Amino acid sequence: MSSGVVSRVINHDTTLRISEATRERVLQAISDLDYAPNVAAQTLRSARSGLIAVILNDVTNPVYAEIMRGAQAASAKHERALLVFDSATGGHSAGRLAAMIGGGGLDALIIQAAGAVSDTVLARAASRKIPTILLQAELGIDAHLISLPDKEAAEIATDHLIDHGHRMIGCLATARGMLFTKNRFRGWRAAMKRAGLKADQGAVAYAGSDMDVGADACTRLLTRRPDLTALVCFNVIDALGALAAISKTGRRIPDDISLVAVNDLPFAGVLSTPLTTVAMPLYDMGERAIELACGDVLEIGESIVDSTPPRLIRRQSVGRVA
Amino acid sequence: MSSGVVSRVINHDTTLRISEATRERVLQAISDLDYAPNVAAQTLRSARSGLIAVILNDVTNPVYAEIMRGAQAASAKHERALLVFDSATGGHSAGRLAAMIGGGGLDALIIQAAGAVSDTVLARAASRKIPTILLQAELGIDAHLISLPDKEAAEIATDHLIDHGHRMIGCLATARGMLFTKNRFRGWRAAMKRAGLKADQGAVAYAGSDMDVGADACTRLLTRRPDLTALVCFNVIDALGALAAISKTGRRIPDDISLVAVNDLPFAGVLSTPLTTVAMPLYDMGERAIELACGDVLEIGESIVDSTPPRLIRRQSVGRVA
DNA sequence: CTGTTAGCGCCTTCAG
DNA sequence: CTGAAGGCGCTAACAG
Repeated sequence: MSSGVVSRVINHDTTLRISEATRERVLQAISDLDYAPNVAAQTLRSARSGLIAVILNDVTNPVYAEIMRGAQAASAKHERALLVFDSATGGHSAGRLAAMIGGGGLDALIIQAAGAVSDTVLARAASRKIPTILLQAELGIDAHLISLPDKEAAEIATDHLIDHGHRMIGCLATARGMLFTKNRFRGWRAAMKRAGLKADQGAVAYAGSDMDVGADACTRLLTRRPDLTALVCFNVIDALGALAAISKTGRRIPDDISLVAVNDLPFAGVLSTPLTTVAMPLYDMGERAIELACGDVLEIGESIVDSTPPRLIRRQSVGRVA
Repeated sequence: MSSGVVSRVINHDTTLRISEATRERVLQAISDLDYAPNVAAQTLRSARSGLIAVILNDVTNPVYAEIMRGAQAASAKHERALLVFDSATGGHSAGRLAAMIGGGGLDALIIQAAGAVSDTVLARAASRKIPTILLQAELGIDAHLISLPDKEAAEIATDHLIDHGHRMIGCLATARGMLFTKNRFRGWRAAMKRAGLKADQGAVAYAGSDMDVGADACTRLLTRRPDLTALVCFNVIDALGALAAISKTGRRIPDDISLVAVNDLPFAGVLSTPLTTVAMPLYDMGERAIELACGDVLEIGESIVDSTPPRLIRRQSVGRVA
């Protein structure tokens, strides 16, 4: 009996006809020796590593963490392993990542970290024809783009505020120019327009995905526009900052100012003011990304995760306006 | 010029004597072709993949996320890549993980997920002599164990409460029998004893790393022991649950009951009651784990991350007792 | 129906 | 000082 037979038994080669006894013997030996095929050799031979890289901005952000949960579940189901890179701490050089992409060590690339991926890495992925999936970010490259129902979410948030009598509704937006920022703006504007309200640029401030940045932006916005009675926060982490910033000025939520954030948080209910949010299918987005990464044919294009529609979760950060 | 020369140029073989012109030519070609060595072949030949697996209980837990940040930073520095497995979503079978361990695809294994790693995986890692690093959990295997200054942290928390006049101080502990639970108990008992206070088992409840579980445990503990005026939460996620549970019963924090949690949270300041915590060197622990994983000699043994001592962060969940 | 062989791409040893 | 060759472990094709 030779190694070839063993290989075919392991890989369930249906064309292989051997006696049940022999197959039994092979299986027995495998189990006796606790044999497992060498993955490097398999990769070398097949040019498929079973590895998918995920590049995140910040592993610490609960929104991304939820995406990761979905990705983890799906990758387990598809028998893939996830290589996680954190662009914030990992540095932009990304030596190991570039080496793995160049060296054929990756089957696919999922990019959450908008601007943080070096062009070298992107160029290599493209030239090696590694399927690339972009999460919520246009990068002007040949890649699949997965989006969330951003417009709808912002619309739901804004509508909820309007339903409570608010007319001066501002936006605490994420970085200017990002795709999902644009789409959430569209939702805000649509809702405002429908209600005959003015959605002017003066009522928006740009923040980031960072509590402190969110707090600063919120403070600046509210001092510039003291007439605002409500804020739609495009980024729930910024909303956390807003919570802090607003209470520091002595204003009360929701009495003086109402808040709705896009994306829910597990601990949204135990915040200084329990935060009303619009939950988005983050988990599903992670799953979808893996499924696309595993699909043999990756039709380049856009897709929106619409398995679960955005859902308003009422808590206590929205009040009725006098 | 042959492939051997190229290999030696890339790997900075100092014994190689070639004309500067030739070296230049090689480098030029590498850059022209955007050449990168095949990682699978390198792995096959060298039996080193540059990959370290990290097994987490829950990627969504901010405490583990902070450990991951440290691990990410260190792995970038050491030119390693991190394979992240989530035992909660990934399932316990862990097919891909077992395959990679058995097939020599991993250089090291870092285990955060206490009980969630199958014995098969553990046995394989041991038999393949893959350096294994345990985070805060004894598993009775040949592996390095990294701990946090758990006893000190619990002691600091308890002392702080005692300083505020509390005498009936309970514990919201994590799962019974876990190493760090035991150590935090030691800290609590030491502080209580030093103050001449009674640290009886009746004042402790066991929770988990889950808000709802923490909330339930807290409710049960406080109805059983209404005399308690303060709680040391061994797990900050349980503390979040406690926040919710306590306010639901109409009691006030800190007026009726004070809370200190071990491990800080980025958003601890914007909670319904800003939470007083004892910050631990989680980031450093992640770094240390990677450094051990990369060390050629892994002296099996215990070590405590003491780069930064536990630090009390006063917020508003602790009040003075009448 | 089973065993042998070649080659995936690299790096190291040895011969030239 | 440089080129050739073998083998890491696997699997697909082919020979027996």
